[in-house]
Amino acid sequence: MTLTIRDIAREAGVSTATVSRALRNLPNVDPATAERVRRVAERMDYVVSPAASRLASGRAGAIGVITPFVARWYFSRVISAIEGVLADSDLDLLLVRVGDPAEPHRIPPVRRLRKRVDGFLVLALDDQSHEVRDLFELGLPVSLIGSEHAGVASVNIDDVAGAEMMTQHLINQGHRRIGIIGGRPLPSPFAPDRDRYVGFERALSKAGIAMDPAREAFGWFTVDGGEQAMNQLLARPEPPTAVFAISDEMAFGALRSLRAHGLRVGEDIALAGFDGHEMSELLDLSTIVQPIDEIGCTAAQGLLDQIDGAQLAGQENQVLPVKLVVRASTMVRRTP
Amino acid sequence: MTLTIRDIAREAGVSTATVSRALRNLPNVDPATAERVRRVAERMDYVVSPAASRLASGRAGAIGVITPFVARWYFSRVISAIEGVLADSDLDLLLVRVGDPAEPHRIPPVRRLRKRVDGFLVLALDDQSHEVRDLFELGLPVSLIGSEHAGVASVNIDDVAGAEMMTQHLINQGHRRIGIIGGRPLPSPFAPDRDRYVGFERALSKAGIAMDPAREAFGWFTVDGGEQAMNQLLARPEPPTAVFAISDEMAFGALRSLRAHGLRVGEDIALAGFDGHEMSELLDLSTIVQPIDEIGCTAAQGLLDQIDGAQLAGQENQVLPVKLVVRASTMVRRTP
DNA sequence: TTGTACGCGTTATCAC
DNA sequence: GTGATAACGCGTACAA
Repeated sequence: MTLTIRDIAREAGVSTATVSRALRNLPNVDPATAERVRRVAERMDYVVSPAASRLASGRAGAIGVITPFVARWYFSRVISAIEGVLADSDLDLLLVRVGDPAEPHRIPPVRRLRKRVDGFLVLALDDQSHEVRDLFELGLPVSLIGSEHAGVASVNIDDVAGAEMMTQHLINQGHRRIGIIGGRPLPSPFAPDRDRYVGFERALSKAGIAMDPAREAFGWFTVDGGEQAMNQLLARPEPPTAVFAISDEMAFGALRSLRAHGLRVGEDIALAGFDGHEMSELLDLSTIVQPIDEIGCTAAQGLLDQIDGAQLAGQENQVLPVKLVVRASTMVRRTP
Repeated sequence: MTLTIRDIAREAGVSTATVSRALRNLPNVDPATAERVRRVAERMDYVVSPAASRLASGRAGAIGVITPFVARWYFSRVISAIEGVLADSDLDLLLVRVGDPAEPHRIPPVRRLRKRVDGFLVLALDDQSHEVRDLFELGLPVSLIGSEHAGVASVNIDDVAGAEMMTQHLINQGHRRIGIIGGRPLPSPFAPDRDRYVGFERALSKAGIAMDPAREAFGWFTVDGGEQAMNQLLARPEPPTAVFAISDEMAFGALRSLRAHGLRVGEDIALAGFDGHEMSELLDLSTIVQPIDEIGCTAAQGLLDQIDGAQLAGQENQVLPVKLVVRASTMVRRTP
């Protein structure tokens, strides 16, 4: 009832093998024959059955995108970029969310994707987590985003440099009592958490400023968390004159806290974020902009290359540059 | 080399047919046998080949989510909700973005999804568009979100009521010169665009306020567009004392414009949005909150039911309620 | 360059 | 309740 490759073969006066070859643009077909076959297929509105094709070829015809969030700003943008790359290939994009503590009963991602994908794109997951380790054992191509692992392709930004740049900027503005709103207390399993902290400390120590635990708070990468963290910092005996939130969303929360305290951002206190969230411009927040689209595209393309049999020649981790964007939130100058 | 159903059958001492039945929890299997088979499969870490299963059964084992955007706030949240529902089923989620004028050369979604999905979830696409009409012709189950079509399941919010509520609120605050920032000039192909406008007009006319074309501007549902629209409204001879932006993101842009003009929101002018964007709270923007998660879940579940053979009994369009949330941005009172 | 024929791993049908 | 076995639609050696 549904059109099969045999129908096309009959109509075009060739064998099914030739149709198969022509439709996949394999080289060993007479160009004229190939063209004719393609026209017949087009005219009859034939599309190959992916199920049959996958069964016969042994390829899954899809890649799995494993991510802890799909609705958050950063993740949705990366996913969108990946989708853009895949749209030009004939691979499906299978979306799987993992690691939500609120839903512990989900089928584990690896189990869910076994035999259905030709490779994985892993977003911001710790390479030491069980989920990712299980995944490595499958032996399929993998591209990591926001983490790193020996022998595995990955795309990252230079979190250390970004954080150092921003902190240096705050120092340049005359600040000495600089607070930080981190994600989770170290050691965090999340690489950006660690690296941005390192960059922060590096800038401080280069400037001869001692790190003071009383100027640290954690916001769990959420807006609400950022607000509470800033509340804590402001409650300390000697509150900071500048605060570096290691994510824009936490900075947004911090902004809210500052407003509640009647403090004018960029005048009474400086505030900086990290990520380049679209809202940061609206809120006049200084931030470190990361090239999200490029991250997604690069990782996706890298995975496709691996699936096509490319070996990753050395340099498995690609580090993309970030950019310091200074806005009004840090434009206050202190004369210490 | 890879484990097949035959290996399990041999190990469990039954036929492949029984294994197949046991693993799919079909009723006509001895419970003890079924349990034994499942244990063997578990122990040997066997997972069925979706390709073979799909080929044999004729089911695609996936649903297609067709959306104009994946990175935008509203869409990413809906997609996330859908993913949540699908995670408990054994259906894959195939993500396809359409209608980006910047990428006209993409494979059309219907062609891309033919034979690979058992149904479609269509986000905020005009039911009269070519893409959606082509899709209807496939005869597969469809659930629409943010649009409506006779005989097709859909989930919507009451845009008219929401817009009317918000406009009424502005009127109650004493405003008479009320501006609106719409998406696209009517007739827009986008239903919320039309309906929110209708609600706006309805509230005005009930209050005996004449609609003035000089109080309309369009923001194309973007932040930048909203900013420019507000710029236009402020440049008019008699600028509005209150403005209703029919999306929060446009309201954010409007906020920016107001700040640039030195106007204090909630004091010099009232501003309202629509959507319940997470940032609206941060910006103290009054808005109409829509239950996004519920929208996504309802639509996804509805599609799954259809795929399972359920007939949609009448009531094909489900309308979910919205909620007026008043914040500081509209708390100014005018005495006309 | 092209065709034949087998196999991919599972489901569904039909007997038993 | 269970077991043979014929599809399912395509890719791919291999032969021609």
